[in-house]
Amino acid sequence: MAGIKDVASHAGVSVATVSRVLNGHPTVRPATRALVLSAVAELGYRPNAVARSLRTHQTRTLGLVISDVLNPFFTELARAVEDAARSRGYSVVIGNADERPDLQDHYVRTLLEHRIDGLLVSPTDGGSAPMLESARASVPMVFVDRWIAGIDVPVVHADGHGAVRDLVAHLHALGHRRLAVIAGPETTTTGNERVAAFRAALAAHGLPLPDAYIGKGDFQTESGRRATAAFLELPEPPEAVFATDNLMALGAMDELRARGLRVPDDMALAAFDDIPWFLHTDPPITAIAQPTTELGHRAVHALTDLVEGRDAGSVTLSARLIARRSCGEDERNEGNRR
Amino acid sequence: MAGIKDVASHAGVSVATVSRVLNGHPTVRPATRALVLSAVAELGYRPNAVARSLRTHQTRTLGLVISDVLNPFFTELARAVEDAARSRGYSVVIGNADERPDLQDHYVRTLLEHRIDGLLVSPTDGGSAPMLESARASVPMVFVDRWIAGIDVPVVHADGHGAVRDLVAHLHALGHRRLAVIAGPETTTTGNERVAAFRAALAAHGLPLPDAYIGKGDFQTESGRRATAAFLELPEPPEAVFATDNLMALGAMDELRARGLRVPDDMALAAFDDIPWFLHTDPPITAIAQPTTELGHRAVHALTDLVEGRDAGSVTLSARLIARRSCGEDERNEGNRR
DNA sequence: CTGAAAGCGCTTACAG
DNA sequence: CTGAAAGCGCTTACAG
Repeated sequence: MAGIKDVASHAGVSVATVSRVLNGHPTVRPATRALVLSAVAELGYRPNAVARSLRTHQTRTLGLVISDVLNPFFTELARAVEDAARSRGYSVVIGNADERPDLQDHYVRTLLEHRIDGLLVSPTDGGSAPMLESARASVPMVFVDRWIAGIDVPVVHADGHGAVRDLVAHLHALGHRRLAVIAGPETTTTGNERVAAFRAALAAHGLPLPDAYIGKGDFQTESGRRATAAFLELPEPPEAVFATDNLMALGAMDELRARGLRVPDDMALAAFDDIPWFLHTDPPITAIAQPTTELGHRAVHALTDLVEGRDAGSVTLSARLIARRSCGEDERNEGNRR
Repeated sequence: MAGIKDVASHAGVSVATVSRVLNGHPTVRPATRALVLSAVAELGYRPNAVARSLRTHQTRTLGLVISDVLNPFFTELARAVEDAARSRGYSVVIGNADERPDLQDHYVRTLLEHRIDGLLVSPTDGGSAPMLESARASVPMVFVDRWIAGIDVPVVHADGHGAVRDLVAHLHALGHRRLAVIAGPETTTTGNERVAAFRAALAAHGLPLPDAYIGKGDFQTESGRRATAAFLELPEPPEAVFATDNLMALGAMDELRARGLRVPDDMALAAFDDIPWFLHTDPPITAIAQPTTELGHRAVHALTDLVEGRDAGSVTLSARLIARRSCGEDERNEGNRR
């Protein structure tokens, strides 16, 4: 592969000049610029970003560590992040933690070694060594969706309290009184907050949330299935289940289907995070939708602001309930998505 | 951030020695090694991968350019690629082409500038300049799922002919005679091959495939919706539609639902690529499943073989039909996934 | 407007 | 077993 020296000698100028035209430096004579450009084209020269980064101390690359690529919510988030980053001139490299703290740590470490300009993370746990380290190393960082208490960086997320309250009201109106939840890991903010919001909303209706009605999940499909099985084996199973992410809702449906049970007749079901398929499931699933694309955009804006030396603060958006038929018939509230 | 010099002076050795212990060079005295290691720990030193890459001419990074992250098939593929790469000591950076040739080119260019060791691509078009360039630049490359005729690199893909034949037999047995297909872009191999396989299978049953029954899609949701709308406005709409990817099947369902039509009564539906949600849609969708994870693993194996100077050849796996209820009731074939 | 030179943070022959 | 030095491919003051 041709290097800058080849271009320089081919064009009969110094490497400094080649560098200048490549970087759009204003003080280059048009004739010289043309000479260089044609040499570049002729040799098919592609600048070496590695060398440039070593020299400039910036990579124009953002790291994104997400909890699970297989989760459509994160995939949509990643897509939004990618778009926003590209439009600001950054590349993004994604690390998929697969909800495993060890993998998450592997990626933040790797990303840091690659000297990314900033780090966007949706943490899988409550705060590991490499995460603290990166905060200490003062690499610009922003949390998105989930965060870690005690690490003081901007957080871009959606507050689900209002939507969860709406969901509980919806369930209550439909006559459901025994309400259960499938929780995420206690080490994650979203894992805790969604359950807390649910509990608070139940309390407002004078409803309890017994421990047996809190399924321990990990935001992945299998755990939704296991939690649902456990609910069904209770002497008094819940009438409605709120899965705190879409993958656990999928697991719940898997289990229900395997037992020949029907939603909502045998058990009502609702999920946090809306996805296109929820419109077509049997029945369509009532879900809480986050402004995913906007979350991604805002997170990138905050991060690039930090990277480029500007201030950035946290942003809190809100989620909303999209009632469909999985909690019972109530066509007045029937909603669509998009 | 501490550099290798800091570590060296802190440990009272030369930078060469620090480098040696970091790289597991055998001829380092244990005592020296211990000294260095404790300095590394104390300073929280993280080697600069950028500098290392510049020096060694390798990044231990693979580039993966996929057609669409929002498509669960590619997301699953990316996940498999990532896992296989990590287990072989490589990172992977993903570029999402979003089915746009210009974006695809942007990513192969960027990846090449970043001097990735090898490139894995599922091309969105029939062969653009940067793609040819990268082949010419002799960066190790392998195609996965889709490929470009005329670029001589290994191809790792699944042959769907047998499964499509099974699908057509299934549709035929259910009494469907007017069969249509929603195609992908003609510039992609999968776009063409799936239609060709479908046409051939129809011919074997003495069935035609009129032009009006070939919907022009682009593998994304909206195009599936448009193609379905067009089918429905035909004087004689098809009885069954085969969407050549899962997103276009989603679009078809969107359109059918908007018109208050039912699958399979008003129109039977089948899709290429199986996804977990197909089990829970109304009705469950008959699909052709690719061995996605294995495709990803094999592709990485082929690519790392190339990168490390070994030979690598193409590999062809096969896909299989998973009959569910979206083409009509035929419980004998009822199948599950996973 | 352009060139010569230093230097980014590492690795690796080459000596010793 | 370890150090001094060159060099990877760029960018950027510093001169002129």
